[in-house]
Amino acid sequence: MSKRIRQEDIAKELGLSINTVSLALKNSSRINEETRSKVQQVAKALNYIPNSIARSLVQKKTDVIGFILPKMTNPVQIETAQQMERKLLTSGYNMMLMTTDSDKNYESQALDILLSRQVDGIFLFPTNKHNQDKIKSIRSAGIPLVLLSGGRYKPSSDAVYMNQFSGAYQATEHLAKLGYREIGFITGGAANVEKFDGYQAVLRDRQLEFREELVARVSHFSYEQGYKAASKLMANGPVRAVLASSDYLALGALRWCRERGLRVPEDVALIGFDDLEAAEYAEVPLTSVTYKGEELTTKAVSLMFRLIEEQERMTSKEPECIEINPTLSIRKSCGAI
Amino acid sequence: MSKRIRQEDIAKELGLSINTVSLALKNSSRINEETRSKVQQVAKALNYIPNSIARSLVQKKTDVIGFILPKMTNPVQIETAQQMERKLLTSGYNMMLMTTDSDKNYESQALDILLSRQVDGIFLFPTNKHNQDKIKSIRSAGIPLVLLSGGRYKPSSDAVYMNQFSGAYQATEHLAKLGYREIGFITGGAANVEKFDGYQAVLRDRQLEFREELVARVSHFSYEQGYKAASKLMANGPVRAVLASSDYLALGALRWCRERGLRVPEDVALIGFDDLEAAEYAEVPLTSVTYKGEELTTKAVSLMFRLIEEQERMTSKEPECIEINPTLSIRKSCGAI
DNA sequence: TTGTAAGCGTTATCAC
DNA sequence: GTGATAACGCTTACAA
Repeated sequence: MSKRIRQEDIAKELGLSINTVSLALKNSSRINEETRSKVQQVAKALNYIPNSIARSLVQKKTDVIGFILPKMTNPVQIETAQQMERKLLTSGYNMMLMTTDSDKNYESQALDILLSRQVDGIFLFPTNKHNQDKIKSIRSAGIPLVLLSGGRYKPSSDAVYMNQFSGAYQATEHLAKLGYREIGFITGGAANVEKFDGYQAVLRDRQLEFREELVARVSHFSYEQGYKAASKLMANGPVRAVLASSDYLALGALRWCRERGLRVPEDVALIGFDDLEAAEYAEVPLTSVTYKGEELTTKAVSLMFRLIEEQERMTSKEPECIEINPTLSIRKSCGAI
Repeated sequence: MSKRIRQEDIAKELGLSINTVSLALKNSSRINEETRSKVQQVAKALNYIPNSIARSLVQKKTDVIGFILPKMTNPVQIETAQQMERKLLTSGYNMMLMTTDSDKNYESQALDILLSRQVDGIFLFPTNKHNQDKIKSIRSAGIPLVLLSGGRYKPSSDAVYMNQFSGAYQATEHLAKLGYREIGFITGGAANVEKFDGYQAVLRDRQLEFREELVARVSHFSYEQGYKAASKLMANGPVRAVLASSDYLALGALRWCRERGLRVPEDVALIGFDDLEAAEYAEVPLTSVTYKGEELTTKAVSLMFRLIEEQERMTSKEPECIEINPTLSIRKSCGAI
């Protein structure tokens, strides 16, 4: 293993000081044109790779942004991460990705690790609200922390998120308008309070009865869980309309219906969340709640950059919340077409 | 923004030297039990967070592993990343994730960035074989680089991968055994040479004619591309059997068939790759090539750790290749059931 | 058991 | 324009 080349090696090679090399490498105008190009030439020849760890130490800046999410297998969240990664890269930042498996302690651990690694900022898809204190203390320590969820409760830090309440409201409302008075709901539990609230709000606003047996709770978003939820929900005969808090859940339910000979949408109307490609291509194209992912990631990244710039002023201000409004992508499964 | 606490702050607080604090924090037995606990108490009280950048600089080790893949939205690859992230974390490593968008130059840039960040190792899902020289030079510089693809060509670095040739061979063979003599193939292009080879090998072995019009090439793995590929493939009447190099492609083709009134598997037999949950839950459950993801990630991670330990010996050895063998998950879509 | 001093590879400050 | 020198926060000899 050939030892790594340092600026010192280049300096020795040319009989210059380390300082000159350092400046020349960043094209400082303070260094003579000729010296500059000589330095850069030798750097290339020796295959010099700058050590960004050393750089980070002195500059107190790593150009790394942490990104915490429950599971990389969640298509919406990983798509968000993907878009942000490219946007951050454009500005010279890289991303450290960590998952929590929806576990409060893992989330806390992930935050600690990222802080220890001196990241310049953190994006967090929180698993629940249990780490609020830690989140607040990170914010008040001046580390930009942007939450990727939020809603009607007071946010513990700056946040950019899709308004899930509104999404669920619109979807439920849509079903109600189509005449359904009995609407089932498949929910992912604690992480879906907002959606659940939206669903209930419609029931209240339209004075429809809320019935616990119309709610199925699942542990995570998968076809399998949706299938099981449907079987539970429809144990005593079909529920004529169902809102699922993810497309996968809806598609699992769709399969259950198919196997029982229930037609969608004739016998059961179905709406999902996230508008995945799978929704569009399903055997019965799925109506789904959707939003502009690009808009969210663009706003999230620019909020992050602003926070990084204003680091000290940030702490004193109220957390900033940016909401993205969803719309309904109407297809065949809800029976409106 | 409250200044960050350093070991020096703890030392001053207790009238100790920085060194003592450093040792006490890592529970060194050289430090008096009492001092140790006092130090740790104060550390906790001041909310001390170790600066791992400084640590990395002196130890010449970052405990960060780079992970490069084309797109985070590829479910197989991101699942691999997810599993590895958790395994690495168990051993104190974190992951820096970068994407290449299947672009040679982005891949090269990502490698440079990771090297500059002094990562202890790199996992790479290569986009193609164009960066082979760079890959070789990284290996010979003693940086562990584990490729997550490979096959019948000589690998430029250590590698752990699913044997795609064998997967395609098994799938094609399966269709051939069912009596199909005209088998279509939907391929993702350069990234799928191995699969394509496997497909062709069966044709050769069984003396079936290879026909270019039975091959559809797509730009990426999506339902939409599969849909288009099917329409191209079947422009002059249905092809009775089709192997797609991803489940998404197969499911897109499935939709095309449904829309034209072609039944699967009666009119068209279909096989996909990757055995995603979507394959199992499709309207016609999809036969698919599958493999043990856990086995692959476990082997990849332990190979990485071994390479990190043997760093200097590594360079001289031949690259190590670990192949995982796929199997066929047979469901309704191929007509064998 | 604890302290002193050197060093990791950069950047930043200030002379010359 | 270029070069000393200090600093970043930690670890690791080695000394006391």
